[in-house]
Amino acid sequence: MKQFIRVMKALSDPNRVKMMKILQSRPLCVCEIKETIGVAQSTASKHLKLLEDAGLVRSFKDGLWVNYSLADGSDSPYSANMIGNLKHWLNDEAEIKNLNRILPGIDRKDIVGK
Amino acid sequence: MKQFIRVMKALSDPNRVKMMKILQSRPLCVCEIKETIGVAQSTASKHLKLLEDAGLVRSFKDGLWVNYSLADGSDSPYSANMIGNLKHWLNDEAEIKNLNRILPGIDRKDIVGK
DNA sequence: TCACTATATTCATTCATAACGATATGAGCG
DNA sequence: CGCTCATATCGTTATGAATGAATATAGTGA
Repeated sequence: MKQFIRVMKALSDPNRVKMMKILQSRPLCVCEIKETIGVAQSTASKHLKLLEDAGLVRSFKDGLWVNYSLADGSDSPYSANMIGNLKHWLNDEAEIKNLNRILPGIDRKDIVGK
Repeated sequence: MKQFIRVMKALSDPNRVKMMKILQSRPLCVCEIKETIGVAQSTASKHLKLLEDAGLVRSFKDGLWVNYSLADGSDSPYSANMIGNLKHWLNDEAEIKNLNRILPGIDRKDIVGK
């Protein structure tokens, strides 16, 4: 039950759902995610921690950067199901289409110095 | 997005998930639900309203009673998916097994006068 | 119409959540 | 070592959620 609730709670915030959606395109570091979604760095970091605790994303350290990507769903059937379904859900939403439109122009190199 | 969030929020509370699980057995009135779960009447009523708004349950008036049952999922793909998956999810949880154990003994007739 | 009953709504309280700025951590580089 | 940069954590504030007691609403039957 606790695991199920964790997954539901993790996906009941619009910003976290947006993070799941943009991570479907490619792995991203925290600064790219915060820039795409438009939240403070601390906010993005906290959301990603929640998603990771729910087994929905994974993080890989690469030097200073921490890259986040979708998890493989091995954590629980709930996370596996939601990771899979979210790939074809919400693609028609204006908010999501807009994120996918600006995402190709997002590069960690350009965010340096902000 | 709003509909998706509504479904996730509705299912991110243990008591509401329990309601979904016991409604898999049979339609129930509010007093039977509050008695099975063990919450105040107002609490049960409020939770059921949230589940209904998310398209997860339906209500049918029968005189003084309001019977709740699982929705058919026609509201959104999100509710349809969760209604279906919840039928085989969480069945091994001790909390859920206990609810299913006491549920046959729950009858609105016995709750009268409390 | 009047009392009775099941459910919905309101109210007050308590607890969780989301947000940002500021600071701490920790890796890489001079 | 000391500096810088990306990320994590802390402190605070504001908004939302969950709960039960009390009250309002609506159907039923005498």
